[in-house]
Amino acid sequence: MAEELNDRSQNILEVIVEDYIASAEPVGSRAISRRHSFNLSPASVRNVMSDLEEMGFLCSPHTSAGRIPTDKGFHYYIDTLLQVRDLSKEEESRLQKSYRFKDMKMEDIMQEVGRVMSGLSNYTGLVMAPKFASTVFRQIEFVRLSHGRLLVIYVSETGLVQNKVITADPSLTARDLEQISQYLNREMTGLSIPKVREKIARELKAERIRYDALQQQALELSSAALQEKTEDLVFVSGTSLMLEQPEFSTPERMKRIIHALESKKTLIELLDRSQAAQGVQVFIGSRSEHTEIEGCSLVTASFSSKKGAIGTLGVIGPVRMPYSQVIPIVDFTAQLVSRILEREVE
Amino acid sequence: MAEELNDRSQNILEVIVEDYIASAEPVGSRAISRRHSFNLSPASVRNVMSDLEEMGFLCSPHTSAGRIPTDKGFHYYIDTLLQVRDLSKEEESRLQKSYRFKDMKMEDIMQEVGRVMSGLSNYTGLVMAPKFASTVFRQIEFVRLSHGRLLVIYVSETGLVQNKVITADPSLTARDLEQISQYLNREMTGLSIPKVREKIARELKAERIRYDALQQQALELSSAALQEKTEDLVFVSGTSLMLEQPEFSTPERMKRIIHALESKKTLIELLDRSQAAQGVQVFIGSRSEHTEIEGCSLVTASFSSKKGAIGTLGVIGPVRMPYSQVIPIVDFTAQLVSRILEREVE
DNA sequence: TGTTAGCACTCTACCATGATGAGTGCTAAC
DNA sequence: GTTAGCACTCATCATGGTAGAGTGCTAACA
Repeated sequence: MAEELNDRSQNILEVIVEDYIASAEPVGSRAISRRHSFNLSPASVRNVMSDLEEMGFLCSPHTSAGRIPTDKGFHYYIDTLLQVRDLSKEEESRLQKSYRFKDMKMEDIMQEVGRVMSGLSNYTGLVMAPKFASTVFRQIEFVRLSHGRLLVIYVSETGLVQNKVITADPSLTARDLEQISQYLNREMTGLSIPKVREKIARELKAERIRYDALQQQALELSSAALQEKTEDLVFVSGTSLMLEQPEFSTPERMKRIIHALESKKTLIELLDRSQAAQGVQVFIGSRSEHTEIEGCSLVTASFSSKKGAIGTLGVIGPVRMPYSQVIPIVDFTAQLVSRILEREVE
Repeated sequence: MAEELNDRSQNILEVIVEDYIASAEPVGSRAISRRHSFNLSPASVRNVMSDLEEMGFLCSPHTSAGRIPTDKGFHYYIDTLLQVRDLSKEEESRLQKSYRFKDMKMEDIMQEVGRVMSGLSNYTGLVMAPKFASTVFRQIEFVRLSHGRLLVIYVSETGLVQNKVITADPSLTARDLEQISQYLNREMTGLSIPKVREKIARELKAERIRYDALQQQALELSSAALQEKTEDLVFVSGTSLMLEQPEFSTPERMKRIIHALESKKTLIELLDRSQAAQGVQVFIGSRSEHTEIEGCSLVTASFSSKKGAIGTLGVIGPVRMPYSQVIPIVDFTAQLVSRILEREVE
């Protein structure tokens, strides 16, 4: 991996990547020597390009087209050549103003963040809300529905609200439920979900609990209520922007990419994977794995409050993406969301 | 509109529509006289077809292609010729088994209904959840967030849960909120939202309220909480199925239809419109209005519980749709959802 | 030794051409 | 009223030929 390129090769690779990002067309030697002041003739450029192709950074679609960067070429560009300038204060505040979060609940914020990020970048926005298990218990309430069914309303420290229906002993009265929720809210507030689960398990085993039917029911209810949600919350915004990209202009590609964005399976996998990492991550859709998003790149960043609640957001677009613009947008948005979650706490 | 067609013309129109639905290709005179036992030569069929074209039921894409039905032709077919057989008991129970609604909350049910309907019909499923204003008050709870912000949890008679964040006097204690929600739950349960609003307005004007600050706050809070939600809940499932239809096989059409399904604006408009009507409705995408869903048909039906809470569901697909299969699916699903809402109540 | 001009070569995109075939409309005969 | 026959139309497809862009190679040059 630690391949070295001399200055000239680097420069030429850089302008090829950038020209290709701008035009989506293969880049020819003549264009390079003319548009950029290298003082090199096309023939010399061709020699370098030939070397770069040999090394796997470039490829040519056919004999008499220009060169386009390979995934490896993009990787090298992003890792070594790309200069991501931070946003100026001005831009940041302009960006911040795009978001209006007053009086919005968690889900709406996620949705809105995706929409704005998509609008700013002109690519499809992705937001994966914090996983249930990564949240911190704040409050639980029960609402009786029919047939001994209960609606559980769970609120995390960061204001994420989740509802779930569970079945329970129909003989529980409203008074019982009130006591149960009071008990739980007293005991569990401030604990992370894994800790809450642990505590429930421990207490259910304890001797004394045998004598307090209500407490036992409280624990059993909450155990059911805090079961892992199978479904992840992923918000996709600006799907149709994807179809504007020339790399997805054929019906087959359109079908495939829409399908991938609709099923969300691959997206969740990739967002999950970038969950752990710090800062902005760039995934370049490799040909081998995840064929349904072949030709796509993901630029992602995680957000979190101090009290856990980790989520991931980003944009997905063609590999040929203006990373120098997209990365700061994603980066700043993730930080912004983190701050919002923070503020939500108190 | 009350145009009369003789038997032969009707038969031929019917066959053309059905062949076209099956094949998506223009239908020629020869195919008709051969495949269907009319004992008519192609030439005779041609005469009839020529008449039908004259009357606006058919059109030919070009001189030497067969004929395809116009929107008017489809309309006539649906209104006059189409025989929708009801589902057999067997099919109904099979269909019913596709749905698993145990322990699901309203939103999930809507989502799931859309998914199953889409899967059964092989077209894109649409579900518009009951509008907030059409629901009946069952329960309200308040959860304190930071900075005097409150999370309002509203549960309707049919189990529809809605959350909303409102700003409120930060000095309200948990105890206050409990009392407020108790007061509201005592006073408002069983009333429709418009009635609740009326009652709130009336009581706020009443003299005695001046002396009960808490009650006043309760009323003001609920007034804020029960504000109309601007956003309608529309669930679209199986978007990518649309792209499999030959009528949307070109990139341009794909873009347009995906865009239309994503923005939902037109969909909401059409679903709203069919809200009022009884039974199954068929909208044929006219060329003039709603150009973004040109070439599409909507088959919709409304569902409701006895206590209000009206929603609409259906499928969207190309005008060339096997209505005889789709209509019973939509019809039955709407009835099924109505029954589920009913059961939810008690 | 690195750079460059020149040139033959390759390949795609584009356009015109012509053949094929499906389907119609018309006419005349039944 | 129905039908066979036939000329006509038009989309589709394969063919071939051209223009243009870009490369690779070679030989000359600094």
